[in-house]
Amino acid sequence: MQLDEARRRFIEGWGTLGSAWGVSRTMAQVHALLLISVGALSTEDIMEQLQISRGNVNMNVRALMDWGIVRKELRPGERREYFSAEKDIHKVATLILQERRKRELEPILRVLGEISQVETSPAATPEETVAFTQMIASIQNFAGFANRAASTLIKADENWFVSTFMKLMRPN
Amino acid sequence: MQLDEARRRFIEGWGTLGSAWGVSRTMAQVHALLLISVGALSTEDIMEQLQISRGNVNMNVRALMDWGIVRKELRPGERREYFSAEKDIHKVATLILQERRKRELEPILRVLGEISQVETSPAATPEETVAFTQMIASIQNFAGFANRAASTLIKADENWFVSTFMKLMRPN
DNA sequence: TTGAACTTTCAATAAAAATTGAAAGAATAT
DNA sequence: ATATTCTTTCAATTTTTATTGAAAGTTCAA
Repeated sequence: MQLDEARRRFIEGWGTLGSAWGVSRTMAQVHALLLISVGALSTEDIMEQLQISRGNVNMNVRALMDWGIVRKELRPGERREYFSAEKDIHKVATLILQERRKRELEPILRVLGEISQVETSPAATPEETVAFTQMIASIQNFAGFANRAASTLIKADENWFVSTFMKLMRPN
Repeated sequence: MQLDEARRRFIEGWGTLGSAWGVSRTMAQVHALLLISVGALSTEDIMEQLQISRGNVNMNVRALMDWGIVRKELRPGERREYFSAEKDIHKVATLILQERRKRELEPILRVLGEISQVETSPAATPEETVAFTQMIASIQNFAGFANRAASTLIKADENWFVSTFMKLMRPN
């Protein structure tokens, strides 16, 4: 397989993966392109390679910067902005995990906290109320577990990185 | 807060969580409704409570059964089908994790395997080719790690969490 | 075999999400 | 101050995804 085709396939596959996990296809593709590019790319480079509009590039690149996995690179004497992705996959995974924990775990925890204080009302049978509060309690509990598991993962991830780094330094 | 409002809020929150993770809002809401319902519900019950059409209920309930987190319940002497959700949140999490691993990790692994055999071509600089193959290799490596981490999580979940807390808290 | 009760399918429609592109904004050189 | 170059915004549009509802399919009792 030629490099060109391999790159196209990676960008497409990464986009598909992203959309399965609630990330817009194009945002994931911009990320993929930056991941496999040697230097930093300008807005126009990205527009051309992915065949998307300027506004689209701008929005997605900014979203990726919000996630902390892409950074702006300024070159002395040039006004144009260049973008490059964090290349250390371990860092990328950690940043995404932390960001999603903040964006999606916290809101549902807030909701669960609020609705766990449900009153026993005459309109509801005790059985319904008990079933509800028990379910909420076990979800809250599980969310706590997930939270701790995520922290553990991030730590385990560091070990993974070290061993990979060692392999790179001393192949086979 | 009244039970009714708490239930509505849970269903809404669960739907929002789902859509952040690439699950359709309605599918997550059907799941939420079944999670907090004492008995099994019929298609019509779900239609009424979520104000959605028959076809919509049918499609989403079948999708949830594909995930293995909802099951059909047949009552002797009745033709109508009833549906109930798996109430053990740890089992739910395990089933979802396994299913997503199968649906989303495996396809990207296949793509990575294919594109990792990229040829050195005259059109590409060696630098580009090396950068590409190294990035693919580290993603493959990370995917393997994620895979093992998921297995470990599932085991940790079964052995540690369930045995201590869930046996006491499990509804039904 | 027919009809009643229910489920499934799917083309049409609606809703949501992503994308465009042109205009406005910002930064800098002349 | 003005022109130049680049970035950002956002209303209009396109594309994608979800939903509906009516028709077809299924099951079973009589």
